[in-house]
Amino acid sequence: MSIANKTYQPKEAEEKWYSYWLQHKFFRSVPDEREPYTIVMPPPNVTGVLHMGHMLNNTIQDVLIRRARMQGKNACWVPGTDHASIATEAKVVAMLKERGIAKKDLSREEFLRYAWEWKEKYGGIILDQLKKLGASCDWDRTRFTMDDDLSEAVIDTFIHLYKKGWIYRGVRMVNWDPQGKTAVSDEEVIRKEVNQKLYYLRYEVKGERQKVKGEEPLTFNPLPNYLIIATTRPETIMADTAVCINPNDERYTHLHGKKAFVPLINREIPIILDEYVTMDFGTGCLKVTPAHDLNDYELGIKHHLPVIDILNDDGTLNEKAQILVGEDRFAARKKIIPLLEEAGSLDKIEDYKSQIGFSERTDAVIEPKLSLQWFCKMDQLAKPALDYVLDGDIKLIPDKFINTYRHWMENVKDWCVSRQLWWGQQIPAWYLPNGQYVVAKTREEAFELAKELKGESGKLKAEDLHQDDDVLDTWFSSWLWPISVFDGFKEPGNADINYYYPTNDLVTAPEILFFWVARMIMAGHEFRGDLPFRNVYLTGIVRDKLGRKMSKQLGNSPDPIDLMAQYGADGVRMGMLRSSPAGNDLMFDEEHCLWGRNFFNKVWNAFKLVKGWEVDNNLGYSNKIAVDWFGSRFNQALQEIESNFNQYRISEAMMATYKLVWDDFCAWYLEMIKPAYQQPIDSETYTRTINYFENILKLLHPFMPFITEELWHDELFGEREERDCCIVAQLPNIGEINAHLLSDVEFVKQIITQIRNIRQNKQISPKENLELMAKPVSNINYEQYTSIITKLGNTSALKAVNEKPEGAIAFMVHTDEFFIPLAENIDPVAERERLLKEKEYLEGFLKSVNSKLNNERFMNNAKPEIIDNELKKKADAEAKLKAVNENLQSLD
RNA sequence: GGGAGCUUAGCUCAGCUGGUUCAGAGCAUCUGCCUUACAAGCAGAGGGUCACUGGUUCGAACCCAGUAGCUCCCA
Repeated sequence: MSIANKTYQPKEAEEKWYSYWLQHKFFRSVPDEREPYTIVMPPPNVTGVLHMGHMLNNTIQDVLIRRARMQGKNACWVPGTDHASIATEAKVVAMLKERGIAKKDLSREEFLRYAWEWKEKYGGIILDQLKKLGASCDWDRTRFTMDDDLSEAVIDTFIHLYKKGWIYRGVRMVNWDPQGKTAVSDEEVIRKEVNQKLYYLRYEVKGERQKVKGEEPLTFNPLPNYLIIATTRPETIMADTAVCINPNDERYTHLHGKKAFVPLINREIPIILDEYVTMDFGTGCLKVTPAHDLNDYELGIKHHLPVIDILNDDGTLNEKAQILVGEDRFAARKKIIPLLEEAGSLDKIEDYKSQIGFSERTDAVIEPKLSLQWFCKMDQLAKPALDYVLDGDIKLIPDKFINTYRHWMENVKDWCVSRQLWWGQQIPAWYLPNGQYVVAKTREEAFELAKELKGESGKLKAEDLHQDDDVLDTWFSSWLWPISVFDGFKEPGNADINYYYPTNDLVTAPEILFFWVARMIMAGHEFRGDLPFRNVYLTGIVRDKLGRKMSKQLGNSPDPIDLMAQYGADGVRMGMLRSSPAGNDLMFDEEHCLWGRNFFNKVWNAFKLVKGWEVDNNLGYSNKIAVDWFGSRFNQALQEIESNFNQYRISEAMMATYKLVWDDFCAWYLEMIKPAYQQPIDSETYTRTINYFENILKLLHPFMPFITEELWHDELFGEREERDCCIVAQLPNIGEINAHLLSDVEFVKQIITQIRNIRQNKQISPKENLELMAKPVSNINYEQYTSIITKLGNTSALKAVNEKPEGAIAFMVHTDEFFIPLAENIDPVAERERLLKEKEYLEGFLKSVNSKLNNERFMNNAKPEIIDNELKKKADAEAKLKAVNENLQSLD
């Protein structure tokens, strides 16, 4: 790229260097003698397109992996995708519908052919998009959760756990998605507050006429006798098997032991007593519908109630409902109201707000449904998984998630692993015609097992076996991911798994801490006897600048590909890392990317400056102080950055790097050494500066891989071998830090800032050279900093004086006093005021310091270095006060 | 209803073991500059009752208790 460009053009460099890296296999990792550093990518859905959450997540992973590579580790980042059974099946069904094909008209094999076709076409999009971001994954290792080997691992795992007795079949109330026609996990249900109606319905009480309390003797109401229940779901009354009241509810003691009739169908149901019923909600009478409500289901078990399921899988009413058969549940709700009204069973309708569950995948209202599902027992798996985290063997970053993790693991529920879908690993359970079943990998094995079963007639043929129609939950694949990507199931002792497992860091979102991270830890322990990773870095949610979650519906999510086209991948990476500490949500604003772009442009311009210099070998080495200072400053920053990385403060590591480059290198160092216009520079300064620049490129590389690689190959840095690339350069070690020099230069910088400040206040042009005098008390050798001060302050050489010169403006840096004589007179009144203010502050300050030093308890309790420090504060303040007083006197 | 967390500058956030000159950063704001690398820039400035009330301590943004407000998770 020509240095004639005022700005850096990222696009060309991005394409060029990404393919260069691929071509030279810099992302490739094979086991060797080096220390491994491994990350397995949380596999994105094959249905997904790159969104801002992926950008953040993968930027962090790439920063970590690039840094490890530059630390000499064998860095391995394994990419891949998961098959997302529900979402993908929904997409395929939709695609087929567009082509006029209904799923129900297809065989399983035909459907899967279409699904694979869809996956081949769209499943790789997201990984290709990640390449634009610069993701340095070992693409040769790309895996998919339905690859043959990975699927086999899933099936073997199922069989293993079944044999252990940890997988069982049971009736459970599940979250049913009537549109997807599958069970979904609690985590896939989104609760939303919805405006509803609360319907008050009259149920006739059998046999007895209503007793009106307090009236003697008993009078009989001529009207039929009713109790009134309140419900949001009148269409389910046909599934009622009881009415429940609180035994302590005095309003209803007369109903104890009685029976009632369900309206419209007049089925007789018992009135039961249970303290579960809240007396002050609704009417205090609860209709009990065990088939269609989780709480009612449990109540049903307790009171041995029958279960009447009136809904089909698609949410329509079945014949058990007796009325409205075939109607959708919501249509039935509308239609039953006039029927109830006609029958005189509708008392009143009220508005009501409540939480309703929606399917994350299809947005259908979740139906609690009883069904026969496969479950995985969690208690014994959870225990060791909890210990890894509590013992600190696995670190959660930030650690505030430990509490949440523990809470979940201590209250873990069995895992429903079956899904009523075709896309996924089919459950290896085989049913005999008599309803018995066996679990086996193949039909042949199943047949052998089936023949052993008691009650088997002996006439069974292998073809008579029917494999379970359902597939396994996608998480039942992804919990094996850190093992299965290294073929740890197929060949448990292979070189890859031995070398890479346990992996180092996992970067993911807190939402899936439980149903992915926790389960991976369980699987790691169960199948490898070891943890799957050592650190879990939890990212926040990417929100828009108003704090709203980014979503398709709101349309508030920018397209990452557009962003990268606009600001460069490097700019967007920097933008993602701005203000995104672990575990905190990120308020994303395109401004952040703009800021990132401005930064790489700054680097580009610094490069242009250095590149433009002429070297004169006859010049002496005149910038030693500046060069030494930056060397120390660089090492100090290196230390900060390393410490930030060690604590996974990636945002802060990035900011520290940013400030080193912009503030220290560009704003101070380059200004210190910059030769006058069209003047040459000495060769020592030049060489050392280029060396610094090269080290800066290394430090920046994990954050901004493209511009750094581009500049790395410029001839400014000398001839490069083909494989001499920034991506594999080794990070510099922390060298000597001269603390004394660093603190001296901080003084010098303050002097310069004060001079600039005076120019600003007095409206003096930066071009006008000023005279500078000093009355130093400190032992700083200003002599050696003279060239820096005169250059950056545009002043004369520093002249030592004993008294404040007439007509000079004064300023202090710590205890040292400086003067700039000005042609114009200084306003003595304003000056006196300023000094008096200063004096007042210093006296107050001194007082507070003295009060500490005079406090016996402070002197006894405080650490010696704290006391020393207070003494120093006192001395400094006294010195300053002395100078201020002298100045005040001189004004008189 | 149960649990967890948060509240620091206009905004987004740091602030480590309680201890350095009245609390830091970036962005935003204001002022002055088209100074031969960079206006996608340079130089400078202002801006805070650390939610509130108590307590512990020689010393509290930090530890403890209470109050208020907000967020998330589970039911």
